[in-house]
Amino acid sequence: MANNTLDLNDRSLQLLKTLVERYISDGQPVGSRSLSKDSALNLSPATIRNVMADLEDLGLVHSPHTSAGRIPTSSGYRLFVDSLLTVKPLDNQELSRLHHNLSAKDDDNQMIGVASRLLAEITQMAGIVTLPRRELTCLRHIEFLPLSHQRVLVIFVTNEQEVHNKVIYSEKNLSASELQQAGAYLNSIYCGQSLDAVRSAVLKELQVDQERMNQAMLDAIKMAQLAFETDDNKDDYVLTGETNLMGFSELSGRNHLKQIFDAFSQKQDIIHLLDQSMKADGVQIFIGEESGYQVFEQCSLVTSSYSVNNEVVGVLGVIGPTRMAYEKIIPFVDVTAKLLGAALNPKTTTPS
Amino acid sequence: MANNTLDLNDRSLQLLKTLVERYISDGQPVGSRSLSKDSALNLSPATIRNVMADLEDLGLVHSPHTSAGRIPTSSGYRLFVDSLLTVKPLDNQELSRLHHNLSAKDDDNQMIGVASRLLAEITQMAGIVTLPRRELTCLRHIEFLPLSHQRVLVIFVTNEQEVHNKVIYSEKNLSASELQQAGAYLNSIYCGQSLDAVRSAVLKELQVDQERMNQAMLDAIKMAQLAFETDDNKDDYVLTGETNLMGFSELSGRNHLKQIFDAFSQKQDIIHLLDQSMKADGVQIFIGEESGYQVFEQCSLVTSSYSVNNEVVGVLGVIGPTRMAYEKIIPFVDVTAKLLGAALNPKTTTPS
DNA sequence: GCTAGCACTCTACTTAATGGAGTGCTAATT
DNA sequence: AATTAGCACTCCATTAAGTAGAGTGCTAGC
Repeated sequence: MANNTLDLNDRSLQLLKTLVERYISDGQPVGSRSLSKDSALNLSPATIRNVMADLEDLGLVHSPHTSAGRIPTSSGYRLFVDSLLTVKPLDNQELSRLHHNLSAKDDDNQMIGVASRLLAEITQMAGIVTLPRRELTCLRHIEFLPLSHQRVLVIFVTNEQEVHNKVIYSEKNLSASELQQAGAYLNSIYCGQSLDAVRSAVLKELQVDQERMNQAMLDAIKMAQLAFETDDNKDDYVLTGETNLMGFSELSGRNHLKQIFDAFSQKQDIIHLLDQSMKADGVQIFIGEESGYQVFEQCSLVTSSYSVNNEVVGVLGVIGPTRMAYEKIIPFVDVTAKLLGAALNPKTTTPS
Repeated sequence: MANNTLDLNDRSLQLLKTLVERYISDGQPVGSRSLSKDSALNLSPATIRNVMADLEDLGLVHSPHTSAGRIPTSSGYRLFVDSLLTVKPLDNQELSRLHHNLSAKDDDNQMIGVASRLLAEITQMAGIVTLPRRELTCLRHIEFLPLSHQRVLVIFVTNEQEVHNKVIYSEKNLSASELQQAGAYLNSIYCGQSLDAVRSAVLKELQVDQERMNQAMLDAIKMAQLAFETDDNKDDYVLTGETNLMGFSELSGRNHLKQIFDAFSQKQDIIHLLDQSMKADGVQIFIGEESGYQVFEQCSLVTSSYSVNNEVVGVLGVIGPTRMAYEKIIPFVDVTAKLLGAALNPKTTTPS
C-alpha cells in the first residue's frame, strides 16, 4: 500500500483528485464522461476508463455495480488527503465567528461546550471536544467533609476554578474538625503544585518519612493519597450536533445510525479513538475503517489535539460521513484547536 | 369530548378496548373481521363496522385510508387508559431487578442514572429522570475562593454530599482570608437550614438589620445572597436509551427522529413537559399531541413524580411511541418512582 | 498510447396487472 | 329496532414488464 503513489503517474493522481472532489461535492458515483470534462486533461472518456480500471486494481476506487461510475475507497480518500488535497483557507466569516466565541471566558467547561457547538454548527456534522486532562493542572484548594460510616466527601479545586468532588473511605473515623485540620494542612503544603507532583510527593511521604510525622499529618497524607489515587473523570467529552448525522443518506441504513448513537452514549470506544490523537499533535484523520471500529466504517473523524502552555491537554474534532469536505474541515479543526488552547490558557491571577 | 364515555354503551367500549389492545400488540390497523373474532361479543363483522363508524364519528378511532382497518386516535388512547385499561401487575423478575438496583447507594446522582437506565432497558424505550430539586435540601457547608477581578468561586454542599459551585461577582475586592471568614460565619449560622430558608433569612437580614451588623458580617450576607439568588442547575435530567426509539417505524419518518433528538438535546421543552408532572402526584400520561409539542405527536410520555420525605422532588418517566403497552408501562413507572424516592431518602448521619 | 464505437449491464423509473383486505351501503332477517 | 348477509367498491401492496439513461469493457483503428 505504501507504494501506491509510486505506481501512479501524475495523470492518474490528477484524475483521482478530481474524482474525489467531484464525489465529495455530488455524492454520486463519478463516470468517465464527467471526469473527462472536469479534469483539465482533455482526455477521452475511454482513456479515463482505462485509468479507472488501474485505480480500481490498486484499490483506490470502487464501483457499486457494473454500470455505475466510481467512488473512492478509504485508501482512495487516504491518498487524497495525504498527497492530493488542496486545503482551502478558512472562510472569513467563520474565522471571525470562531475568534469571537473562543476568546477567554470565565468558565472553562463552558468554553468546551462552545467549541463543540461551533464545530458542529459550522461543519453541519457532529462536534466533539474532550475535557482537558487535569494531570498538568495545579491544586488550588482541598477540603474534607465527614459523611456516615467513615466515608469522607473530598472537594478540591484545581487551576482557577475547576471544582471536583468524590467520596473516599477513610481508615478510621475522623471528626469534622480533624478533617478540617487535615485540609488546612494539605492546603498549606501542596497548594499551587501540580496534581502529578502532589500525587508523587504524597506517595513518597508515605513510604519514607512516616516516623517524623505526627498522627494528624499522617492522616492527612493518607486522605490525600486516597483522594488523588484514581483519576476518575479524566475521560469525558462534550458531543454536540449528533443529530446532524441523521441527514446523511450514507449513514441511514437502518441499524447504522442506531449503532453510531449507541457508540456515542457508551463513550468508551470514542474515548479510545480520541486518545490516539492525543499523542500526535496537529490534525489527525481517521477514514472509514481506519478507526478500527466497524461502526464507523462509513464515517471519518478529523481531530486535533489542543494544548495549554505547550502541553497537550485534550482533543477535539468532527465526526461525519467519509464523504466530507476535507479541504475545509481540516484547516477548520486545526484553527479551532489552536484557538481553544489559547482561550484556555491559565489567566494570570491579578492579586487583589 | 368529556361526554364520550356517556355516549357509548358497554359494547362499544368493549370493542374499543379490544381494538386498542390489538393495535398495540400488532401495530396494524384492525379490521372488523379480526375484531369480531378477538372480542368475546359474538358479533358479525358488519355490526362491528357500524360501531366503528360511530367511534370514528366520535374521534376515537381513525382509518388511514378507505379500505384499511381502524387505529386509535389520541382521544381513543386517552379513553382507553382512563377507563378501559386493565393494568398488569409487574413481572416478578423485573420487580426484583428494580429492587436490587434501586436500593440506597452512596451517590444520589449515580442512582438517578441507574433509574434512568432501568426505565430504558426494561421498557425498551427512552428513560428519563430529572435531578432532584434542591429547594428542599439543606445547606451543609459553604466556602468562597477568590478569583481575579472581584469574581469569587463559591462552593457549597447540600444534603449529604451534593457539591455545587458557581462564580459570583462581588461588590468589592475581598482577600482570601476575608472570604474564608465569611464562609465560616455563614456556616455557623445557616448550616442545617434548607436553602429556601437561608434564602429568605438572608433577604430579611439585608432589608432589616443592616445597622447592627459589622462590615464583615454584612459582606458575608451579601455574598450568600449572590450565591443563592438564582437556582441555576435546577433543571436538568438524565436521559438514556434514546436510541431505542430508532427501532420504531412510526417514528422513522425522516425528519421525525431528528426533531425528537433535537428536542432531547435542547432540553427545555422536555423540562417544561416534565414540570407539569411535578404538580400532580401519581402517574401522568401525555398521549400524542396532548403534550402540546408537535414533535411528540407520535409519542407518549408516561411520567410519575418521585418524592423524598413526602415531598415531590423530581419526575421520572418513559418516552415512546403512542402505541406502547400502557398496561405494563404505567405500573412500572409508578413502582420505579416509588423505589427511587425511597432509595434517595436522606440517610441518618451517624456522628462519629 | 489514445480514442471512437459498439455491445452489454445494471439501475431507476414508469406503467399495468393482480390479489387481498376492508369498508359502506342496502336489503333481508330476527 | 337491532343485527346480519351480501355485494360493489376502494385502496394498498406486490409483482411483472418495459423503457430510458448512464456507464462500463473491449476491440479495432488512428
